[in-house]
This record gives sequence, C-alpha cells and structure tokens, in this order.
Amino acid sequence: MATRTERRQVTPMDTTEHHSTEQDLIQQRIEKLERFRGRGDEPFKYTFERTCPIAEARQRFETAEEGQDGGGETERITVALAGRMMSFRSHGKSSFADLRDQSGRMQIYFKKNDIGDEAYEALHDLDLGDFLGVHGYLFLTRTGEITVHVERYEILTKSLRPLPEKYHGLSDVETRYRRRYLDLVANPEVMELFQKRVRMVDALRRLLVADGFIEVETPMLHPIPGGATARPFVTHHNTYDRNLYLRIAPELYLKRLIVGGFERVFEINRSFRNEGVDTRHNPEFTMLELYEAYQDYWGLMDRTEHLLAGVMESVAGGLQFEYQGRSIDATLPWKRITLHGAIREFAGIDLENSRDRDDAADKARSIGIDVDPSMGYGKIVDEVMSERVRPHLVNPTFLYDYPIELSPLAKKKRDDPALTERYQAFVGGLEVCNAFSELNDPIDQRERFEQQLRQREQGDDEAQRLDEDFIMALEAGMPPTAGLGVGVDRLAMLVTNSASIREVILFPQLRGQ
RNA sequence: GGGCCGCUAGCUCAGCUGGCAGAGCAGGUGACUCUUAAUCACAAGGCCGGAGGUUCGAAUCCUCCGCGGCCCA
Repeated sequence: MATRTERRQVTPMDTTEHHSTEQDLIQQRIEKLERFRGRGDEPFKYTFERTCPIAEARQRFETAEEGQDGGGETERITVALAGRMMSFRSHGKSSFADLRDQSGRMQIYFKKNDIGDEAYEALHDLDLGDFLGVHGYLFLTRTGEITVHVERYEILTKSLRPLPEKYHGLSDVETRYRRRYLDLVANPEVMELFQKRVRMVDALRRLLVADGFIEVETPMLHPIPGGATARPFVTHHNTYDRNLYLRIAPELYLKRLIVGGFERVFEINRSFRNEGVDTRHNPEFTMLELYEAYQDYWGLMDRTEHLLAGVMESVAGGLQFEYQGRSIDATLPWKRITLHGAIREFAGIDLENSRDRDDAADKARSIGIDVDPSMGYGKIVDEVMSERVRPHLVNPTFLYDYPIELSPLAKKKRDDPALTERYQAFVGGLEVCNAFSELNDPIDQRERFEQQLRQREQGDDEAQRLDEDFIMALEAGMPPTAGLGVGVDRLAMLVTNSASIREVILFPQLRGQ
C-alpha cells in the first residue's frame, strides 16, 4: 500500500483544484460575505430593532383575523422580525424562506418587484444558517400559512459553516454532545428539553421560596471535601499555596448556616465527584440541598413528596407520566417501606436480623450478588438494594432506615442504634433523593468520622474525612434539623423521559479528542 | 476494566460472500413571481476514524489504537 503516499506526492499542489470539502464550503461563504461588504453592507451587524418575537407576530395576526370576521378591509400588520434562516425555496423572481427565533418559526416571502432587483440579486449571497432581519407585513399564503411579505431585509450575521441537514437533523450522538449548539439548532426537541429543565429548576425554587426557604451560596472550593461518600477533584490555590478540592456536596456548609441561625435554607448548584461516567453519572452534576430546622425525617418526607410531585405536576404535565416505556403514577402519598423490608420483599433475603458481616455476605452471594472481601455490612446492604430492589421501584417509593455504616452524617434511629433516620426516594428505578435527620451531636459525629477514618486506613478512599471545623460548628449547637439532597439531573431525566443523564446536561463530560 | 455495536462527502445514510466509492440533503450553474422535505436540468464534491497486516487487489478480512453508544463489573 505504498501507492497512497506516492499518489499524494504526485499531486502536491492541487489546492487550486475545485472540490467541495468543508473548507471549500466555508471559503464560498467567505466570498459571499465579502460581496456583502463590497456592497457596503456589513455582514456582522451590531443591533436590529425588532417589533416582537416571531410567536408574538403570529399571535397578533391571528387575533386580528378573528376580530375581522365577516370581511372588510383588514389593516396591514407590519413587523420587523429577526432570526436564523433555516430553509430557502427560490422560484425565480420570488422566493420563500423560513426564519427561526427562540419563540418559533416564520415563513418570509421575497418578491423581486417589491424589494428591487439589487436586493433580490443579493439573496444569492445568503446561506442557510445566516441571521436575517426583515421588515414587512403579514399575510396569509394560498396554502394558509402566516407569512411576512418582505419589503426590506438585511443580513445580521453571516454563518460560515454549513448546519446539519434540515430534514434528518443531527443524530450523531458524539457531535450532538461535543457541539451542543448544533444539536440545539438542528433538533427543536432538544431545545424544548432544555427549556423544560429550566422550568423544572424554576419550579423547585418557586415551591421552596413559597415555603419560606431562602437560597444561599456556599463554597465550591473546599479545604476538606465532605458531606458525601465520594472521591474529590483536587485543585491548587497559588496564593495560599495549598490544595483545595472541588466540593462533593454542600452539606457541611449548609449545616453550619443552620448553626448560625438560618432555619430554612437551600442551594441549587454543582457538585463534583471524581468517578466514572455512565448513563446515570456525570462528574459534575446539579444537586438541590435543603435544610430545615426543628424538623425530622418524617416531616421532611412529607415535604419531599409534595415538592417533587409539585415539580412533576408543573413540568411533566401531571402525576401520571411515561418513563422509558413504563408508566409512572406519582399520586400522593408515595409508598414508604423500610430498606430492610424492601430487601426482604424484592431480594428474598433478610439482612436485618443478622447484622454479622460474613452472614450478610453469604446471603447476598446466595442470590447472585458479587461480594468482595473489602465490602463491609453497609456496602453489602447497599449493593443488594441497588441490584435487586432499586430496579423494581418504578412508582415513587421511599426506602427508609438505613444501616448506620452507610450514613455517617445521619442521626441514629431513636429506638435502634444500628440504623439511621435516613431515606431515599426512587422513581422509575432512579435514585432521586437522599435525606435524613441530621446528626447534631458533636461527640457522636466525631465517633462517626473516626469510624470513617478507619475505613480510609483500610483502603476505602471514598470514606469520609474528619472535619474538625465542622465538629466545632456542631459544638456551638445545631438545632434538630432534617436535610434533603435531590439529584436535579436525575429529576430532569424523569420529567423529560431521558434514558441518559447526558441528554439533560448541556455539555456533558466526554473524553478529550 | 470486560463484552457487543458503530465510525464512509458539511449532514443523513447505502455499499452483499474482497474487484473502478454511491444516493438524498446542503453547496455550485441554469429554469421557474404562493412554495413549504418546493420542482426540473447539468456539473462538482472522499486520507471510507488512525496505524499495521493478509492478498494480484481491502471501505469490505485480521491485529492494535482512538472516539462514541449500549450492556456488564
């Protein structure tokens, strides 16, 4: 196969030859751009004064039509609209094009007689993807489509790169994620999905604020990463010459605020966990955490189902919806079952009455769960739950009372010190939240941290670290408090019926190219 | 980390058991003054993800690598 390299050497200077690779398509567009400049028309404008968004213009025309029932002279509605040109249909001396802005699509109509020979000729220098501003009046075409009869137009921005195909859109998943702007331009349903996500986050805020919660911002850069069982990203602060960690959870700072006297706080923002990427995990993800003083996990469970159902109702369009081919009924109240009860029900084994680690390992193995020697009792319970229980939890379900080994920041259950007052909610087989009565006994908290340290020493690098400063805060006194964390991306997956977390994150993390 | 699938024109995709790399859209030229996946005609467009190997001959078969998707751990 030496011929290939030889061939290349035979024609090394073929750059003048015309062939339409992507570079040539770009070059053509640059030449068109320069023709605009040659006519004294700047192809990258600074402003355009539009009368309204496209959807509003459409609305205006429709209401005017209704008021005009029975005929008579309809008054012309003149508009100035701007948007991206998505298609172009030329018929010689007249042409149609589609203009799109964020609100919608509008057909525009150019007639040579009306805009003049020179302006009509200049249409040749437009490409799909260009931004246009048009002045004209609205009319109905023969086929009944609201259209702007253009009297004057101007190019607002020249697009130099061809957009994805108009009919099939952009479907290459990798390109969709890496160049999300193309995905948004080419696939209207993707734009709708992200707008839905925005409405969902708005709904969360609105519902919380209505209940007297206030939104706060706590550090993203932590000297000691805490509040979750996860490995952190490390970064370095030059001035202080010290390592800092991107937060794995805001939990410990929000609880410091409860110590300080805030009674109902929440934060919606990013956390970062240095872990693998799959359909449910992105290394940076959005979490809602809220803390409520004088509340325990029972009360917070009520609040959680009202909050999440409220969001589903306002965004998913109701409490009954589809998720990945399964119908979900989120009507209140949601099912509540103890973690151990769920394991008995769905996995067919009992891990509650035998809390011996090896006994639990044997039982887990007996139902086909891989248990490796480093896994303690808590991890085994967690694994059985993830493998054998979670997939069954389609309709919203709270599992509660988790083993103490899994929950170093939660209060012990009042009548069973082997358990904590903790719950998680699952919907559509997805874990959507995690909550507990917050541990506020600083002496107990220190012991829990020390237990975690022992696990770290045994090689569990996800185990939590001892945070003296946080214990000091608890020593100042934190009122009884319940705290909740909601995976906002997971919730977005549910309300948008998305199979992968990457579909609901604008720029998901991908391997470098 | 393992298994399976994918990577061909700017985009969407064909390309069989190895034999000259194709179509539609976009782009170019021309026709067309109510079209809407406009239509019609003509011409153009390729390091077939990368590197090796087998073969007279590789987009196609083999190996390794890269990126992505799904499943498993």
